[in-house]
Order: sequence, then structure tokens, then C-alpha cells
Amino acid sequence: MNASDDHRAIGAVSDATVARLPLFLQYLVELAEQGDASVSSERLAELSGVNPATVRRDLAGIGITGTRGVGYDVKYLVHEISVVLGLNQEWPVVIVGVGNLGRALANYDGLTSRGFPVRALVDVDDALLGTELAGVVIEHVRDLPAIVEREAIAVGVLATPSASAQQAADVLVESGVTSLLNFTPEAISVDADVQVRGVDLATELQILSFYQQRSTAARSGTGLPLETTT
Amino acid sequence: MNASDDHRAIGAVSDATVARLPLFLQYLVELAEQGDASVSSERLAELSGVNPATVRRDLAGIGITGTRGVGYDVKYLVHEISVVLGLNQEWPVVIVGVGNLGRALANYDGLTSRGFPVRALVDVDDALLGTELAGVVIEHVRDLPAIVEREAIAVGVLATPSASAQQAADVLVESGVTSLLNFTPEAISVDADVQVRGVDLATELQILSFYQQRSTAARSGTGLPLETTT
DNA sequence: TTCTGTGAAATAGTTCACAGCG
DNA sequence: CGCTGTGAACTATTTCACAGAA
Repeated sequence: MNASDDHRAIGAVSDATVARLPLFLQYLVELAEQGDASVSSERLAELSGVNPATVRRDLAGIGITGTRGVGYDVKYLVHEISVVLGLNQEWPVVIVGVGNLGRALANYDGLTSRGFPVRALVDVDDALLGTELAGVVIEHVRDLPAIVEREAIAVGVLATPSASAQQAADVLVESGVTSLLNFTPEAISVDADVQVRGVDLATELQILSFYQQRSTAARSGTGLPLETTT
Repeated sequence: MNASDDHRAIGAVSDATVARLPLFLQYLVELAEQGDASVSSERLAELSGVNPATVRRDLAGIGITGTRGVGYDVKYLVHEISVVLGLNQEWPVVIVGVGNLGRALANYDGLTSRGFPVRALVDVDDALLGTELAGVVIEHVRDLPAIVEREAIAVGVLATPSASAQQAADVLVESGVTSLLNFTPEAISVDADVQVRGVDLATELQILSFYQQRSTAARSGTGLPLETTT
């Protein structure tokens, strides 16, 4: 194992690699659970649907080294990737907006079990205040600064109506939260030092429909509607 | 590439472009609503956070042409991008699994309003059958083939427990659905002609935590050897 | 003039292919 | 042997920079 887990040259890791690490981690955890001690780049590549050389490059890129003729140590991989992704610590979460989506997220234990415990729920609806959901009492958005400090919140999840998303983001950022996960279709703008990722259902579906349309058209040999007769 | 690539206007659109089109569309709709008749690549680039040349290349790539000295016609852009993405038609959706997440999705009107009407809800829990949710009666998974045909379902949304995801996907594909949106953390495998996209909360959060950790380390100057990649 | 459309350069990412370690 | 680690080739994508249309 590496001598200095917390002082790694992570600045050089490419976006493409970072996007694949959670995928690798998922399979590695499965492999670890079923007792596999080591794994080859080929096996991990097969599971993840990428090229073996890509696996080896990714791992080399985050400073992980395997054993020639054998492969990589599964437990070591799990540990090192976790460290690189920052999963050796907890990132307490606040969910802003306790509508349908907020409730679904609060009840989803994949969050807490993976190191993102939902420590607070806030909403603007007075009727909800004091209600308990998934073991957490719903509080008012206006108390966010105190809540963020009290719970050491690291991540804000935006599950508000779109119209309130930017406002909610502003309050979160002012309260000191520097990572946001935005579930609204609204793009939000924040300072450069705040990390934002959006999960937009409509975007996903639109991309899906593009590829679906294309493969359907290809299969049926139909001419494609790009004749801009309009 | 090579000769067999043939005459396929849409087939030539790059993945990177496809991923940006929904983003452009979102801002273009806003611009249209506030009455802007035309937009420059620079303005659209600024809104979307990309390089103006990228905007122009993307648009040229899907056959859209602007007017030199002026810009692009907003309404025309909205229309053409919609056509390319396949949004000039509806894509009826079935949600498989009516737990917390399934309910949240069923109640989310961003789906229906953007051309992805939720036409069916299925589950394996007999207690739910016949219950109405968001105007749709919950049916049993076993009836999927008939449901898919009856409602001309184009997209299946997987909102089941992870353990059932693959099985649900299989049933959907057998029933004739060729686009899947997977909300479970489970990777699912299907035939090559089926489009799958996954929305995994844990993956998003892990990527977020990587970048958060990195920027925090950079700011506090903890001796992290951030390489200058230029 | 302003802003598109696009060669050409720069950069990023992937994959091949093989030397060499265990 | 088998499998990693990586130079080098290849492919994809971004960005510059500028000619030329409106």
C-alpha cells in the first residue's frame, strides 16, 4: 500500500478517467464480495465495457500499480480508488426541496450507504416543518446557514421546483456548501470554486431519443429528416 | 473515416455534439420565450459555457446554417435541433417499479411536458395493482408485452430495486422496448440495438466528491503537486 | 462592420503492440 | 508462460484564426 494516501498527485487525472473510476469501483466491490483476490485489466475491462489498455492507463494514472503476470489486488484497488475519489470520508448531504423527488432521494439508502448521509432536509413549506422523513426532521430553508454548520454539510442536493433552483443554490453557497447536485432542469450559475453537477432527466431522454431515432432509421433504411425544407 | 461510412447526415453527428444539443435547446427555448429573434454563436456559447467555435461547429454539423454578420434564427434553431433530437414526436414511457423513485418520476411533469408522456406504470407488488398514480393505473409487470403494444411504449424507465433491474430490462426488451433509462446502480446488459442510459446518483456524487476534494486541496495548498497541464 | 463557416493547429483520449517483470 | 506498463500510432474533439458573406 502507498505510504501517503492523502498526498497524491490527483491534479493530473483526466476527466475521462474520473468518469470511469466509479464504474470500476462498483465492479471491484462486487469482485471483493465474491472473494476474488486479484483481477486482470482484461477482466475488469470486460465487466466495465472498456478497452483493457484503458483500464491499465487509468490505474497507472492514479498511481496504482499491479503485478505483472498476475493482475491487480482487488482490495488494494478498492481502497486506492476510494481514496482518489474522496470516499474515505463522509460527505454529509442536505436535500433542498421535499417534494416527490426530495422524498424519493431521502428514502434512497444508496446515498447513506455509500458515504453520502442525508443529514438534513429543508423546504419552504411551513406545513412540512417538523415532519420526520427517513429519520430526519424537515427544517426551513431560512435556517440553512445554521444547518450547514451544525451538520458539516458538504453537498447540497437541489430537488426544488425549477423556478427556485438558482435561489436555493445561492443560499447553499452562501451557507458554505461547495458541492451541488442539481436535479432541476434549470442550469444554475455559481462561483468557480463551487462544484456543480446536474442530473437532468429531459437531457438524458433527449439523448436517448436521438440515438434511438438514429438506430431505427438505420435499421429501416429510411432517409433521415435533415432536409431542411423549412 | 472510410468509404463504407456513406451518406448519413445525422449519422455523422459526434457524441460530444449530441450531448450539447439538449443544453443549447434549453437556452434557445428561453431566448425564444423572451422574444429574441436571433442569437450569435458567442451569446449561445456564453449561456452554455462552451467555446463559440464549438457552437458553430456543432450547428454546422447538424446542417444548421446561420447568417453572417447576424447570427442564427432562434426559432429555426429550436425547430431543427428538436428534429435532430427526435423531439418532433412523442416517446411514450413506461415506468417499471413504483417505489419512492417511481412515484417521484410519475409525478414529475417535466417528462410529459417535454414529449415523454408517462403512459404506464408497472410493479410486481399485487397490493399496488389498480391503484392510480398521476392519472395512470398501476399494472403488473407480467402484462408488459400487452401494455407496450397498447400504449406504443418507446422508453422504459427502470426504477426497480437494483436486484431486479436486469430482469425488468429483459422483459422490456422482449416486449419490444428499444430505449431504456436505468435509475438503478446496477449495470444492465442488452442487445446492441437497444439504447441504454444510466442515471446513477452514487456515480454523480463520487465524481462530485473527487473534484470537490481536488479543488479544496488546491485552495488550501496542502502540498498537493498539481501539475500544470499546459 | 459583424459574425459565420471552416482549414489547420492544438489538445485530449483511445488503442495497438510489445518489451520486460514476476 | 501471463499480464502489466507504456511508447507510439491513431482517432476524436476543441480551439484558433481568418477569409468571406450579409
